[in-house]
Amino acid sequence: MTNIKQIATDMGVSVATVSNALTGKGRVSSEMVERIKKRANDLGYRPSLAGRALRSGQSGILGLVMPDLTNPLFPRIAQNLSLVADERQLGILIADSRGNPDEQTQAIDRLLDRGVDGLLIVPQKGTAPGLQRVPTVIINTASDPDNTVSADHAGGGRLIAQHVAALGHNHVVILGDDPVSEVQRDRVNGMRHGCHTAANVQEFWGEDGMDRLIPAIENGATAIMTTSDLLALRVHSHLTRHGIVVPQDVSLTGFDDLPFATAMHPMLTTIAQDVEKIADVAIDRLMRAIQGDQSPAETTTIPMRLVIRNSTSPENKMTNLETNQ
Amino acid sequence: MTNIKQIATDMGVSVATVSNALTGKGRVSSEMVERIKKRANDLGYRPSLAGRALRSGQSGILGLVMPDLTNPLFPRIAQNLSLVADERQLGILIADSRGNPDEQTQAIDRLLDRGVDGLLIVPQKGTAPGLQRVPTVIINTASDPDNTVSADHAGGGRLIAQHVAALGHNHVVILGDDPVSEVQRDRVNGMRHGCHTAANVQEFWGEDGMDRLIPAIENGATAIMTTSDLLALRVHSHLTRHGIVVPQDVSLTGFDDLPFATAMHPMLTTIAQDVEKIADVAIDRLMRAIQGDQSPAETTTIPMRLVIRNSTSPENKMTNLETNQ
DNA sequence: GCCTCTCGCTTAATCGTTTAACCAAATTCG
DNA sequence: CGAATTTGGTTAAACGATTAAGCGAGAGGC
Repeated sequence: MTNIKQIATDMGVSVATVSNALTGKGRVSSEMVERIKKRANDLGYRPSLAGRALRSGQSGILGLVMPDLTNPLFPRIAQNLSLVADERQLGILIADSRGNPDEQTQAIDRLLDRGVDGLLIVPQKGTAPGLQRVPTVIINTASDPDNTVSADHAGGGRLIAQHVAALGHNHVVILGDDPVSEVQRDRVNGMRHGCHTAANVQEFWGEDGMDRLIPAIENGATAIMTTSDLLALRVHSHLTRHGIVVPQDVSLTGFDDLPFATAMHPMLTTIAQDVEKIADVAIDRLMRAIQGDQSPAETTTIPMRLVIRNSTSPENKMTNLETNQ
Repeated sequence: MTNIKQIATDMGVSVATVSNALTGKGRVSSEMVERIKKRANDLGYRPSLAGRALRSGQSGILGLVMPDLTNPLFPRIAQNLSLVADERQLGILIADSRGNPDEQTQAIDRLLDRGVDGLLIVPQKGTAPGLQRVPTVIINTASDPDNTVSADHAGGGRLIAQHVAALGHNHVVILGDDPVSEVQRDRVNGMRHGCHTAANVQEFWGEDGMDRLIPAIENGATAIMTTSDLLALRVHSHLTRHGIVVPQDVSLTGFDDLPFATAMHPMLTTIAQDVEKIADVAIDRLMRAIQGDQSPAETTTIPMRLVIRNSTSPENKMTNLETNQ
């Protein structure tokens, strides 16, 4: 590995001059700059990040803490963060908080030990990691008081509920997975606001909620809105098993627009996160904080996008199960 | 941040002694070791990885290069690697090669610039990244000549085909996504070997293959084996649209055991990778290489596991579409 | 002609850790 | 008892970069 010293002796100048020429900081004649740059390039010189990190106290590495790396959203978040980070010459170190708050703080500590310059945290359901030693941006937890970048989950809920309402559905059920998750609660709240005020809205949660679906449909419900695509797929299977077909008998919606949403039949109407933008804003904010921007903690919510596919259709009283039976 | 020097002056000893005490390397009296360790702990001392890296030339960081971070397998690989890496006090830096070979080499270079001690590469379809500056382990490409850890894709194909054959299916179609992928070709080859020698086996690829499915079924095919769960889900939708029900009319299998496989109805019979073991072996091998083990490049294949669910059932000539029509 | 600037470069300190080399005191051995 | 070895440390030199301070020479101002 060629280092700055080799270039220096090789060209008969001091290391300081080489460093200055390469970083463009000190006072070096422009011709010398050119010569040094050329020589460095010819020698395939790559600055040692370790040396630079030691001297400057900055590693150029960001830590990404996820509640569970198998979270279906992780790939897209990771990819977009990685893209933005690359542009800015940053690295991304990953850590898995393995579904529990204890491991979350341990994961954070490990990253801190590695000298990350900043932290991107997607928190465990229901936890709010406190203030850290380094600048931190929380991702995807709307109700968090700290520096947060999040999709507008409530707005997304409203969007999809309005879509369903516009199709004429007046008896709908909202199905959530886990009420501990703030994200899911936000989504559900948004859905409630998006429904007609006159509509009959039922709210179910978890496995128990799954069991109450069929009775609700027999009772006249014509649309089911879930808080995640995976849940929607499960519901779809459940309905199919009971001979109920989507969307003819009941409309069904998901949330997140996971890859398999287009592979389903019918293709799932859902809400997509603008993960790209979230990543962009998150890193931008983080970098500003790292560079000493003292602006106060703020919360940015990124609008969500309604993706209309085939799992929702206008309410049709004639084909309702209610009237069939 | 407390450093080694502070501890040294604080206790009236030299920095070398503190370092020796903490790392257990030089000659220090055991009582002194105890006192230093205690003091370091009290002060919340955390060694600077940057300083250590600079001195030792090792960063304690591994680079993970994925062809596409949205690859459905990525989360599980990342999680398991991260788990194993944590145990060994290593960090994992991620890089996305964005679906093309050029970006792949760039991604590798970026990681190399960051001073990673080793590389874990899941290569682009059809590419074989050459020898790198640092020890490298290739993951998941069975036919690669280099140091490789991979699931036994061919073996997995054989397993599922044998399962299908045992159910009495003699006319089966194999559906692949992209013949450029060595992994998929391996799987398909395995499937061929697992079928009865007397069986009627058809092999289709891509969108074109999807279109030929229905005709094949009308022609007597009773089972479809796909090279991925996502593909299986698409096939399932396609069949449903044409009034063909799984598994009564035709059996269907996937590959990889993705999270949504259990959310489908019927739940998907598929092949699971032992990602945990792959991660374990990969990092183990990589670390040995980093520590100077000169053993020659070898290829380890990890057996795959058959997961029988409800999308496959015995062939039943009475309910065959062929006889129905 | 002398004083002051600016230019272009060098010297040297620094970041935090590891580790080879050295040294004084205590111990062991023949 | 003197020589050799062991013990428990210390000193100082790296690792590779950045950067404040210094310095000689030429230019410009009065």
